Amino acid sequence: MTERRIGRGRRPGVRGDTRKALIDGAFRLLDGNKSFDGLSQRELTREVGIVPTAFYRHFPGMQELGLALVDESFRGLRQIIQDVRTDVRSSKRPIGSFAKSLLKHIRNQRDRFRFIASERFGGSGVVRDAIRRELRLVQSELAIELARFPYMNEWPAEDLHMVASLMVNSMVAIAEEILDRSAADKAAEAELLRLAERQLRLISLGIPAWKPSS
Amino acid sequence: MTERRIGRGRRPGVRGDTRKALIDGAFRLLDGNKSFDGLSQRELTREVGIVPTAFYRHFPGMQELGLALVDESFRGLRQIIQDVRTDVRSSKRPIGSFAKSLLKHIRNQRDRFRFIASERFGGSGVVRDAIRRELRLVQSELAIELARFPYMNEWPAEDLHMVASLMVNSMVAIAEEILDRSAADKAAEAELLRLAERQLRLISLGIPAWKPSS
DNA sequence: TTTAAGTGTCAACAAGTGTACACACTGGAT
DNA sequence: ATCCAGTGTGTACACTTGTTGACACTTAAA
Repeated sequence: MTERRIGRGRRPGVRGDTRKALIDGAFRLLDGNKSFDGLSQRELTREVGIVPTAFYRHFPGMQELGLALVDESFRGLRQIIQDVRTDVRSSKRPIGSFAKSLLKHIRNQRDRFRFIASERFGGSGVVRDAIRRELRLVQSELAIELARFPYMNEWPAEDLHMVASLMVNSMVAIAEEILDRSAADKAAEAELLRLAERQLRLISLGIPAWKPSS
Repeated sequence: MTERRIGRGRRPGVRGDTRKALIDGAFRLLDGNKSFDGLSQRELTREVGIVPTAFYRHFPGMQELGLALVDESFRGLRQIIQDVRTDVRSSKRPIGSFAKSLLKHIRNQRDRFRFIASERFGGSGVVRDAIRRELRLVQSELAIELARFPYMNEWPAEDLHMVASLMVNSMVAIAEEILDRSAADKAAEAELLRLAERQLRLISLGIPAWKPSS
């Protein structure tokens, strides 16, 4: 992008620079309404500003790039989970602060979230499976966290996972809707945030009445 | 596929035959782990067994084909909703019969469901928007139906929609997981069915405790 | 019977795609 | 000081893609 092509065998600033540029470029392109398997290798290298063949210096093929994207996305997500966890623990209103904290991170890591949400079901096998696997991990972490709350500390793991999966699915769906609006549309964003809170609250109201391991 | 190419200007059995063949062929290809915008026009015509240019006799372009797929998918889905509705109304255990009825239809209309679930977030704009619009209609119908149940008949529309959206999102997510397993894997299917029932039950347990229009 | 709309065919194009190959420059380990 | 692994470049090839244009056959209406 900036001052890149210098001559024949130019040297980028740092080792591993271009690899990162490829990943970022992919996120950028995918954010613009196209799916991973509609993304061509050449298109990507064009975006990044290298010659097509240079791609293979960093990845054996697009599939591996896809896996790297999954990796990268969840690396960010895991950090977020940490943050959210501490935010929530120190709050009297866990649901409200959970939703708000999540929203903040969604805005910051826009393209990562976008990628996860849209390749989770769409797409081509390997990438999709990787996302599912990671998402199941997130669910497990959430299940553990849920066990700290009243009523749930005696629940069997299966029930905790059921609740966690319900929450994760709803939040992913809402996240995707937020990301689909232009970042400027604060009104829609606020409304969706409220929807998220309300759905979580409804779920939490069901918890005291649930008969575990039924 | 069967006895098609006869000669130069061959005549298919019935008018509108090939149009349907294109739609079905698209569903078939999309069921095999690829997304709509990774589907090429030539690939499709190859699958259907016509020459590339013949495609334009039926659709101005791939985008219109996409819209036709959405249309077709929801045509089936609406029928399903009718069925489910009557199934549920005549049942003492609405949740159980809802989930079971849904599962049956998911199996029967495999590729339609698949298409809806995977193009809902992935993909390229027009198709995605059309799916969202239709899905919002489904949500509205569900909201109306929910209003018949105890506790909810006095709820404001907004709250009904909140619950409906939660249910639809969860069910779509689970449906996609079912579709992702091979149809033969009855064990996984049964487990996911159970998960769906449990999630719906949890939601329904929250309902009596919900304070409407809060 | 003639005609026109509908639907199919083939040939051809320019543009885009993945990948192989040979070459060039850089920088750190030897 | 030399060498080599890493990373970039350009050229090249065969294949796929979307779309245009001219043509052929079928069927139903005029």
